[in-house]
Amino acid sequence: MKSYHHGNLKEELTKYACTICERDGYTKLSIRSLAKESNVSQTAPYRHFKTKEEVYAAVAVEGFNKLYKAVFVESDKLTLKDFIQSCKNYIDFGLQNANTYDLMFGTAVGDFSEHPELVDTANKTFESLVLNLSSFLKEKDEDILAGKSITVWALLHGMVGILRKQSITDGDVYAKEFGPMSTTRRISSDLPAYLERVLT
Amino acid sequence: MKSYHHGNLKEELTKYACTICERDGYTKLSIRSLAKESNVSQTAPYRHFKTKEEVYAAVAVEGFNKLYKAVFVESDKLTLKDFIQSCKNYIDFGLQNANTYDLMFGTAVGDFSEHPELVDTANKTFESLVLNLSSFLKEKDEDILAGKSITVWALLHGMVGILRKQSITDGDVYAKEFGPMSTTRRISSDLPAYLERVLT
DNA sequence: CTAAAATGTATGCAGTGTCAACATTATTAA
DNA sequence: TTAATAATGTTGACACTGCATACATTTTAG
Repeated sequence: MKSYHHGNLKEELTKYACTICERDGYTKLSIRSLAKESNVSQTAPYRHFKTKEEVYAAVAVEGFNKLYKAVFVESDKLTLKDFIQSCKNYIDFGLQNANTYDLMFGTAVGDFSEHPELVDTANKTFESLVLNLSSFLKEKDEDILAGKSITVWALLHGMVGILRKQSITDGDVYAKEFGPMSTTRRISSDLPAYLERVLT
Repeated sequence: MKSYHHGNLKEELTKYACTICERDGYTKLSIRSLAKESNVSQTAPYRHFKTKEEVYAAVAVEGFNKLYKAVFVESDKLTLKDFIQSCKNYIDFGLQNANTYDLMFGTAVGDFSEHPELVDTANKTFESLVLNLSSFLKEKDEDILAGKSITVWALLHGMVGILRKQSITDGDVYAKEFGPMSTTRRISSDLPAYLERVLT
């Protein structure tokens, strides 16, 4: 006994979209399969998402929220250790949610500005990094702070990208000579030092 | 008067694939449109590429070759200035070939190891960065050298990613207070300092 | 209570990746 | 040289896709 109206369709679609995007990659997501999963007609999703890209945007929003939670530390007295832990959380998120991370930072959603909620969530995430940083640095100069934040973020973002493509670095001169020492291990042990270097 | 056999199909397909992937993004590429462009039947490309992913891999190979040329400096006496220029070239490549860059480092090609040529080209590119670095650093310890290479690469890779999503940083606290100073400008002026910091 | 807005369905178009069966040409071995 | 084989092309088909249009039902507001 199901009613004509679903009542909760948008959330259900979003939820399932998140699952598929993370499990199989966003290219495997189809609006029709989404509809089928919710026992609803093939075009019903279009009442809630204008295009497929809007579905992607919704998934990306969830992703940024999750990343935010993983990274932000609510405290105005962070130690360097705390901050480094937060950075490690960032990298972990990127690795454990690789497909979603790709959706968030790749070209699947072409222009964030067409998805205001996405812009907001992404901003919030970046701001949390700035806040974390300013919470343990004496640095008060907003300009320098912003610069350092971007640098830290770039470092983290880059490492996620590289760790995902280990096949590249694992085949380098170094690896050939000394055997494929795990890039993951090397980065994870070196990260604190590099962060300190960037931040001082 | 055209012959049954094309004679040069694979190159032509690859070339056009590169054009489309860069111009419209790899999601817009279709094997059928590829075939049409070469005045060949819709399934002809399958004589040269087993799957669409193999086409992506071929495009990625071209991308890595181009990146290699943009970044590698043939000299064993690089100055820091030279090296920084090479780093800027990397970032420029990422920005001016944004869609291709996404193909190279995103999830479009799931597993490089299924495409040996891609592994080779990507390795070569990374190695060139290591070589550049070792050419002006006194550092002889391979371990430290590899670590620094990865860090530099992460920094560059991350900056490309961030610059492409300026909407995020341009909406941050800093931008709200002082106006949207171009992230590009800030990074480009700060880059040398950050590099020096990472490398010392 | 009724008009409008929101949400659902049915149908259809043009496009897709890829497979199987067949045609033509180039290459190689006898 | 010729005959078999491999390489490369074509036709046709299947199951799938995003999405537009026209219509049905239900909820909500005036």
